[in-house]
Amino acid sequence: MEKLKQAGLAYTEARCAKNLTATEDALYVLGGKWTLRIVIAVLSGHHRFNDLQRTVNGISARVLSSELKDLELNGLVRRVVLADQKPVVTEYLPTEYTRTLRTVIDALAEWGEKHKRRIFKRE
Amino acid sequence: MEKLKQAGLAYTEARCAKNLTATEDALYVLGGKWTLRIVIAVLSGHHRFNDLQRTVNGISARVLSSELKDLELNGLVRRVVLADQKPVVTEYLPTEYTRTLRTVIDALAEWGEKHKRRIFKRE
DNA sequence: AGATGTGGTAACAAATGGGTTACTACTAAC
DNA sequence: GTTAGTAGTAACCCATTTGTTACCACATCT
Repeated sequence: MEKLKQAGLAYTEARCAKNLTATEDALYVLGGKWTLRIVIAVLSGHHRFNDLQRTVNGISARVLSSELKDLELNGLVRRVVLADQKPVVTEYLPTEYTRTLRTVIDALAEWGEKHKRRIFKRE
Repeated sequence: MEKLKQAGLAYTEARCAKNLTATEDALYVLGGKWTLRIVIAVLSGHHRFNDLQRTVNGISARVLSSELKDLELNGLVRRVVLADQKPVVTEYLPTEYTRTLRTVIDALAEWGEKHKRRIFKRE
């Protein structure tokens, strides 16, 4: 059993409590229906409002707007207004902090793909 | 730019679309308020209904019950009834598939911890 | 002139998810 | 005898999220 723990194959009781509160903290920020999708889009080079709305399938302007405000408050997006452009352009740019989400996104995306393959196999 | 892509420092347009649908698939299963918390508890050795309700802070019996049914349908939990016990005991056990969530949980927990430290620093 | 694109907001409607309370039925312990 | 533990279910309500529609002002494209 000790070996299992060291190899990371079982969760200890201590890690359970730690994981529980830590994932709660993470999901508090990332758990919304749209949050991670928007982050992915921003990280992928979609920086403008309408561009994001097109990329994140199904999101409404109202929801996108409020989500972007939340993301900005959490430092996961930087809002930049380019006042010199002819129609004033607003950009939502990733921050250093946004990039720390890559491991989370990669893990989720990888699992999601495996899961989809699993579903198709069984049905 | 090519080097950035190869080093994984930027998301390509192709990866964007792939990540978007893949994380959507993942969040469809895992995105609920309680899902991952229950999975963590089960992986950590809490197998019984009341034990889970005590471990997953704040969940009601009704919600726990319905979440466990969903998890069972998705193969993320195995329901085993021990009929020979005096008060018949029901256990919710992790499956092989549950363990594939470890990378996801670890990534989320790690980010959640970093995020909490960040919050405390700034406020 | 009229459509489309820029970045949104306000008001209202609907859905979903989650919480609360009560209840089952049986056992063991205090 | 009463409290707590075993594993839940049923009915009801409420609140937060999410969606819908319409609208703003200004500019460029057709």
